[in-house]
Amino acid sequence: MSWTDERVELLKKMWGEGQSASQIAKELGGVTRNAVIGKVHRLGLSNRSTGATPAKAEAKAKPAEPAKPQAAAKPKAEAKPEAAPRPASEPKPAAPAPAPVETRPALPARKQIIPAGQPLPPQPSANEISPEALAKVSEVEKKAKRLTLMELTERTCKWPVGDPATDDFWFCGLPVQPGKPYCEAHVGVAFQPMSARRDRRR
DNA sequence: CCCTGATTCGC
DNA sequence: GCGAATCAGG
Repeated sequence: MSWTDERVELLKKMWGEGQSASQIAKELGGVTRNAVIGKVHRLGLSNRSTGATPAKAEAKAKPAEPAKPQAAAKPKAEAKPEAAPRPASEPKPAAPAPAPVETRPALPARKQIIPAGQPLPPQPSANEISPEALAKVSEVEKKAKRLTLMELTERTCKWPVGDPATDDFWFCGLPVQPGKPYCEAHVGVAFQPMSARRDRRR
């Protein structure tokens, strides 16, 4: 595989979005994360804010470096005068403010209805799950890796989010709970202590 | 352990 | 220019 314009484009885009090198590599295919990182550096787009290991590329002491001109600061005239903003923040589609958990009624009322306008997929329903757990879930979904089916591994949370029939579908992808298929938050709602299961009596 | 990015250096 | 190997941090 070679770095075609399109591939570089996608690389830039994803890197800009804060995607990790490995994720970008998976997306591109045919390259390893090393290749991606190498390219990123060659392209000059290195440090994003604080991803994981920033400080150290700068604090470099050159002991035996006589002269290192390295004329940086390229005037680089803007070839695109029109408005083509490069939002550092990804466009958040819709962020329906989740129900705050702050309110602590004396009596734990199990209301907390899932704000679904459409019938949800066979997702483990939230019947008798503690509002705590639910809140935690909606909270964690903000930090989800949003993996595709192919990106799931033995240790990525396989909790599905969204409607499989639409684009807005992905898997949590956060680190799983040891021995479980889901991350901590999702384990919380996935495995219920089997309670009211006796409606069906004969 | 699994993940991240950074750097080096032979190709 | 490329990227595996290696390094280093979380």
